[in-house]
Amino acid sequence: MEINEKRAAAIFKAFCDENRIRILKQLRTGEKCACVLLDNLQITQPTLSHHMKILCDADIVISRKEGKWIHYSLSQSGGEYAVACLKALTDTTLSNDQ
Amino acid sequence: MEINEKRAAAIFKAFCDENRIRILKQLRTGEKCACVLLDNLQITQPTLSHHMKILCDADIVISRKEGKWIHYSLSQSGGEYAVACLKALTDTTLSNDQ
DNA sequence: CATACATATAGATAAAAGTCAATATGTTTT
DNA sequence: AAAACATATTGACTTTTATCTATATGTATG
Repeated sequence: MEINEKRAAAIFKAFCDENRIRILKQLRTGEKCACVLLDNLQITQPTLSHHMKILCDADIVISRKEGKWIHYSLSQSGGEYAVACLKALTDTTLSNDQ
Repeated sequence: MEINEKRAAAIFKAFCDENRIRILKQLRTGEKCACVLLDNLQITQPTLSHHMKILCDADIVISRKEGKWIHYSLSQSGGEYAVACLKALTDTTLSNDQ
């Protein structure tokens, strides 16, 4: 697998904050409204908005607007791509192409 | 899978720097001496030392001392654990336990 | 044993990231 | 139309991170 350092770093950055991991854990059980996510975190609304932007920009999370609410869910393809990148970087069994 | 936010964030932090990804790419083809890694990067020796500490502390990389050289290699178990964490956080097919 | 070499540590600096309060934007409801 | 509500944006502040130079530590060699 071809790994672009910049792109890969941006993807993994999405996972390297404690609060974003808490957000992802909430989304594992299905789509959630921003207000629900916020209720279960110790951060302000603008901070949540900032984190959701990072997760969406990295294609880890998908947003769906419905009236004044925004519903977030895990992106299956984004998650699979992140896992594929991580596997490519850590696989010791086969010597990959650089 | 149980996910500890702090631990998971520390693991993914190991992957979210461009130069650390370049280091991992070098290690995919097998164990490398620090001096070899350094030759293929645009950073100083202390900076490489700093990155290797982060990778080793996160259990992604293993170090082996031999005389004045230190040889680094990918940790199979560390890589597998990181992949398992990432899968647990991104899997949309089954609704995991929180 | 003195010198050269490989790596680590300390300390300083600059850039990046997380956070908040204040405010803007857009949507629904009264 | 005005008020209430959900989310985004702005700007400031603080913490963390990446980087460097200088120096220390430990090992091999002449």
